[in-house]
Amino acid sequence: MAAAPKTRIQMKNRATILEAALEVFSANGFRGATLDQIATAAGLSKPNLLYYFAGKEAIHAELLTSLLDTWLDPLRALNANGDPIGEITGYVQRKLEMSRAYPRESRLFANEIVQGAPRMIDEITGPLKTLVDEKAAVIRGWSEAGQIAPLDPHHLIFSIWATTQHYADFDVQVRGILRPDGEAHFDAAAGFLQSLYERALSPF
Amino acid sequence: MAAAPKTRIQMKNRATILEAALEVFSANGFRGATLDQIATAAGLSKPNLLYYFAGKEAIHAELLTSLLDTWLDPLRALNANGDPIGEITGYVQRKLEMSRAYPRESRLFANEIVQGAPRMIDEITGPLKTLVDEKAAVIRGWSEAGQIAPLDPHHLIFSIWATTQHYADFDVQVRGILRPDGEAHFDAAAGFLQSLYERALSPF
Amino acid sequence: MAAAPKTRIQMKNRATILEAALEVFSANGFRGATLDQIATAAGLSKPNLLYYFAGKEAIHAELLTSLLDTWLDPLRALNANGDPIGEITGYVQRKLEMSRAYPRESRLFANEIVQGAPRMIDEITGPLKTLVDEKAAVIRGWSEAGQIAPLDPHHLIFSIWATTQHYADFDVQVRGILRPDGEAHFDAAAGFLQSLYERALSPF
Amino acid sequence: MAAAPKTRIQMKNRATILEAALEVFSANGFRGATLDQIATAAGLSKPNLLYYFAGKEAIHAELLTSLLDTWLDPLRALNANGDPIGEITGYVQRKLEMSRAYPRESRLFANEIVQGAPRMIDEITGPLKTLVDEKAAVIRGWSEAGQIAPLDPHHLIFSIWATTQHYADFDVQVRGILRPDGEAHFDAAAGFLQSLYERALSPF
DNA sequence: GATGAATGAGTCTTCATTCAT
DNA sequence: CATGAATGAAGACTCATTCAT
Repeated sequence: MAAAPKTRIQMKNRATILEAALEVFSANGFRGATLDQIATAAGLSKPNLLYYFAGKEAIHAELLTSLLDTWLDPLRALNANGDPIGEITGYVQRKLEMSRAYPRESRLFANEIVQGAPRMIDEITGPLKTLVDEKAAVIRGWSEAGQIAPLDPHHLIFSIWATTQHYADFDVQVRGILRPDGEAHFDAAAGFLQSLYERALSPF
Repeated sequence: MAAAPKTRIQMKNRATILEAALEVFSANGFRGATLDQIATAAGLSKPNLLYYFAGKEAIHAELLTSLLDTWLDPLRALNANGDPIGEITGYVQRKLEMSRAYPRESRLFANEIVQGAPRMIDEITGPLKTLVDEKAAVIRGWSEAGQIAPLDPHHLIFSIWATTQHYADFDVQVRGILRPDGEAHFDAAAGFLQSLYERALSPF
Repeated sequence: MAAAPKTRIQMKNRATILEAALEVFSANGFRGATLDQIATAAGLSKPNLLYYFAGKEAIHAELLTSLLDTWLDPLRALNANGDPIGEITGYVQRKLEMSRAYPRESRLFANEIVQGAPRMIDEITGPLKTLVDEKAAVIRGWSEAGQIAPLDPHHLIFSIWATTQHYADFDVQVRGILRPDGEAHFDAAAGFLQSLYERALSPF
Repeated sequence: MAAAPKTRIQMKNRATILEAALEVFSANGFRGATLDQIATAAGLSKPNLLYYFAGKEAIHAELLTSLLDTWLDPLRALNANGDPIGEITGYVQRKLEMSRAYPRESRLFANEIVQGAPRMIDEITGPLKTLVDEKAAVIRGWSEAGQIAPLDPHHLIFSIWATTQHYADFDVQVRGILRPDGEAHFDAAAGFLQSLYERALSPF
């Protein structure tokens, strides 16, 4: 077993495998992904893959846990003492930027959750719920203070997730309809979402 | 060969199979679903399943095409001659209602699109794009006429898809965070989205 | 699943598989046996094997449970009301006859028990112990009544198992040393064991 | 190459490996044992194991040959000039003592022989047969001289092997039935076997 | 001497699909 | 129409052994 990476080559190979696994899992889902695909993508033999990770589940689990933390950073950064509308639209923009920069991570989670999150449900009902509830309380404070419009904070957060991750998770559909040059449409999306939330949140 | 359903029993069995397949495909994705699961869910033997459909792909394809049409009805109903804001929020509500009533259909599409829509890409770049472009033109007309705020119509439509389908596609996450009684949270979502879009679209 | 054999072909194939499995498991032990060997011996394809049995473990388990009952018949037949020495030497002869006629069954159990009986321990501490304790009580009655010599009944039963099964379990060693023609040595063994136990049990 | 152990550390490691291998092979059989298990039990790395031995087969072969000699010492000690019954029961007791003290060695051989002795057959038909034939001749001499009962000497030796090794090879079964405290049952076995053979061998 | 890294050859099992009735 | 039976291909995982240092 190679529970914790020790040597340089181990760290490098583990990283290579996780990168390849992210590619494959995000594109095919857990069941649809094969170790052969991951091994090929990583440039390693299948048994060598299993020298570094206990199995398919272990690779997937490692991916989920190691990425979830980073994934929630934008929400954690929502500052109770900042300007309310600026904080929220800032969060929208950071989240959209993550969809642009890390679409595979987004799809990895999307695949998992769409299928009932069998390997993530504890993270959702535990740490994620805690964080969301905490930030929702902050937002509720703002709306009760009249600093933003009286919108349900939980559903507001959901709407931000939905609208921003949409550009990663449903990328192929967005591109099929917009036929954009590269990632130009992300700028349009940024502008649209900025307007949408500024208008919706404005207390007047 | 069973090219076209003829007898009453044939039609009934095809419907039963499609119902079972929707259940299984939406919950597991294409690769994660097995004919055994579908056959069991349908109460038929596996060979009998394949008497009605040419194979796993054929069942999935039939599901996608037969459902896509209905799936787009709410958007088709967007009336160029109606009240702009009412038309759009009405669309939002119909779409949300579909997420409530037909979450499996939503997840079927979500699974497919998240994984790059390998079996749907032609529908997206063809009929879907055409419809969306047409309705986007209508919305653009409204905003150019000052009847609604000047928001990008394509991204507006995306945001509506995203925010409404979120309650079906990410159901397990929504429930893990809100811990709702049954479907109570759909009413809250309806209210939230009504406010969100009324505020955002209001031209003043 | 094919939990219970229904059709004639199923019964025939299940029997064929169990016969092949007995051959392979008894000769190689559980870990040493492969489904390939069993499939080949049964004249079936490996997947077809697994159509009849859930897996390697299931085949082995079915063998053990279905054979154990028959295996204990000779001991069950020990009659408390018969002539003591005749009953015991009769048991010895029946047991030896089983080693001659069913050496593979004997080796199947031997393989399992030598390796700690991981898949049989419950049968041993349950039904087997109960049966042995019961028959040991009968034998103890005889020896307390002075009808046979005062030998420990449990160890007497063990010695009978050991001496008779030896000709099945250690067959290759017995043959390597005696170099018998066919099974001629079984007759000599029968005579030897008859003398051994008659002499040892005789109360005088 | 490590043809013959030279240094002190080499001898120590070879001994450690053989000890670990005995543990693992006796408990799992040849096919059921893995080099990983042996390496772990020996506290060495797998490649290091293979520095000392050419491979799995080599370790097993070394074990068998190095142990067989000791294993036959009790029989070699059977003294043609001693008291016949005392010599034979003495052999029984020494053999039983070996089952008590070295059950793993007994099971190592049992595993091998039950599965047809593929790696031991030459030892059996060669040196072992020679030794047994020689001692059988001694016993035959005693019985022809009327010093012991006229029992077939080869089968007598087999019965001694069977009854004594039974307590090592079928240990789990014996314990499952007797539920002894520790090794108390070995004393009962010793008494039982002493009686059994004294009675059976007594010429009157 | 010792070990981290790597792999070819299995070995069990799953699954979409076909065959035969 | 329906199904019991059968299988080729794939897929996860194991293991003895080798390589490189």
